[in-house]
Amino acid sequence: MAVTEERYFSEAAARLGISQQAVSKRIAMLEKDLGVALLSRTSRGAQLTVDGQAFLPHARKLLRVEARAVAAVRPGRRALRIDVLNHRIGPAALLRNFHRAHPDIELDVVTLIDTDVDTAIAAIRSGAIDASFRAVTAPEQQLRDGVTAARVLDDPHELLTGPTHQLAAARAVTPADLVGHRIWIPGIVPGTEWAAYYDDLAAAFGLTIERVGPNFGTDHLLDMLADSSTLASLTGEQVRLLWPADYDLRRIPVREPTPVYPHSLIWHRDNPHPGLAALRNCIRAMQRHHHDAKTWAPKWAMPHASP
Amino acid sequence: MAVTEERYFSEAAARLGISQQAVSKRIAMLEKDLGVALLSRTSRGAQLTVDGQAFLPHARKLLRVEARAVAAVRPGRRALRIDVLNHRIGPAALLRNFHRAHPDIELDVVTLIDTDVDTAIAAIRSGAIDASFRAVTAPEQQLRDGVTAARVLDDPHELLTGPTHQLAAARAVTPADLVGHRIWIPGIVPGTEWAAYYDDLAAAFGLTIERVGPNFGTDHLLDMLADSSTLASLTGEQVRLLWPADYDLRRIPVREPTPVYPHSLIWHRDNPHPGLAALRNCIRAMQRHHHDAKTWAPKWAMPHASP
DNA sequence: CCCGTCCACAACTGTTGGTTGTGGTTCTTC
DNA sequence: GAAGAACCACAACCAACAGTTGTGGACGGG
Repeated sequence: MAVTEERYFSEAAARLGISQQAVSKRIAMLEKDLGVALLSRTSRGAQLTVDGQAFLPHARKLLRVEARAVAAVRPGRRALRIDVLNHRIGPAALLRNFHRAHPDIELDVVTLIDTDVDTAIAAIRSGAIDASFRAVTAPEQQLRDGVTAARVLDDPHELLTGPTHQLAAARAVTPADLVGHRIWIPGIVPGTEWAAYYDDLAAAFGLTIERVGPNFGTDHLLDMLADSSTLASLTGEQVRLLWPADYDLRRIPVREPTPVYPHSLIWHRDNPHPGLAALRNCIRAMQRHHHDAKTWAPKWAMPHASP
Repeated sequence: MAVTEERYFSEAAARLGISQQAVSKRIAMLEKDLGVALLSRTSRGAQLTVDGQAFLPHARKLLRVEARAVAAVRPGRRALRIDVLNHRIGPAALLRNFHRAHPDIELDVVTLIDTDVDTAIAAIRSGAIDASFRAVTAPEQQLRDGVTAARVLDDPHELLTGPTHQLAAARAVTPADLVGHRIWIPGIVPGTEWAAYYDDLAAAFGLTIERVGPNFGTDHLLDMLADSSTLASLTGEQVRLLWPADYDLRRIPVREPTPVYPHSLIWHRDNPHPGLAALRNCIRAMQRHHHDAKTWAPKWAMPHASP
């Protein structure tokens, strides 16, 4: 990278604080390991070869990833560690906005796999992560020792169907409309708070929600929905779903009442990380509560609050 | 990574084909460099510390990136190098579909910055890249020595406006409707084939397309549009734009005629890379020509063809 | 043709990543 | 409570490597 930017081995060496010969040896060794020539040497400096051009962006990325890896554990001011269920749901969008507003604050977004809110809270208590976006099922039992939570984002549900589904043409549907329809939400891990949420949702409106089968990924779900006239799924307005342009899936709002998934931010009151305070401020600023629309949330959902 | 998966230093050592002591030294050195403890050693194996948990995913990513870097230049069967203008336009979606269909074929998607179709063709001729998605302005002059092109994707234009724009409520607009409106497309590099395309489009329908200013990124464009009642932009149906959920931008189809951007695939006839043949096959299979709708493309656009 | 510029090779050295041998700690077992 | 097993760390050693300085070959310009 230094050579391509400086054009000369000796300039690159100066920038790196080593000798020209050391640069020569480094590159010769790299080329030997890769088995291809990266630079064509002339008496007027060095030029990237075809393979060098292909390799360079990967080299840059490698250094970026390394820097992030080090930043994630840097003693003193390490990156802010946030847990989200996955990178498509509403809280992930919140985090993207936060990152846009504060690009200087290093984020380390992680996903504690197959875990429920209790595990996340334990991780916050131990300091393994700084914050988590979760639905809190039993606040009074779980929040102790300075672990705090605030309900920050209600994501209204949408019905996801293929073009041939019976409800595909509807502008909106009510929960009652869904009774008797096959609603398939794969990948729900039993025992987690989201499993509890969908259980409560199904019970409240008499729905049948199929949770069978392992999660083969969103792509597989979209595949199934696109072809089926009987199968539908539930997603959230804030959930970022992407599908091939020829798929023609429909996202139909659910209304009267609108079931909302109650995402909370959970953090530790005594955590001194400056990024955490910034995140809470930013979320507070972005919050807009729609108390006008009729919504439904589980009984155990926390009351709305500012983080 | 090996230790966390095997739980014991000695098991990890066996897997790596080195001695237990070497593993011990490696990890001790890594911890010294990072300045934090990654593993807590007990007499019943090793457990990740808090920092170790944070570091592990970065370590995995580092190895993945390294593997991709090596694969990009691996002699014999290196990754397939494709040039696209950016990762949001239609051809990039084509590539995502291709990757979904052929996950085994390693892709190296690159962007030759600020370059026009001639540079891309030269890169293909030299072997720097295997294929490029470009609009070909003067086929008869540019395509020689086995360099071949086929028009593979016509992306219909859409008007992009904020909610307060005069045309925001329209179901569709015609090019004539756009006369006199401010249409802003930042980031067009003069002298490129896309600059030529927008010049021709503006001339054909008497539009005024503002190309001023450097490109501050899509985010900035979306910001400007969201707030403005006079400014609009043009995008493509296949272009993948993402904006914050509270933005409420509108994408309005342009009809009668529909201007389409004529993306071609360019490649070298004699390039033996097996992935290239697969890509051409896949694109051929995905192609669906809509000859029914009235469309407009520049005079110089190639005739439609199968790659 | 000479000279300057640029990169590579040679010889040398300190550091590193591996080896084997051994010892300390911790849990289990009798 | 002592013996044993399992596990990880330290010590000594060695080969390989990444750096150093010194030097030489290739190329292009005046």
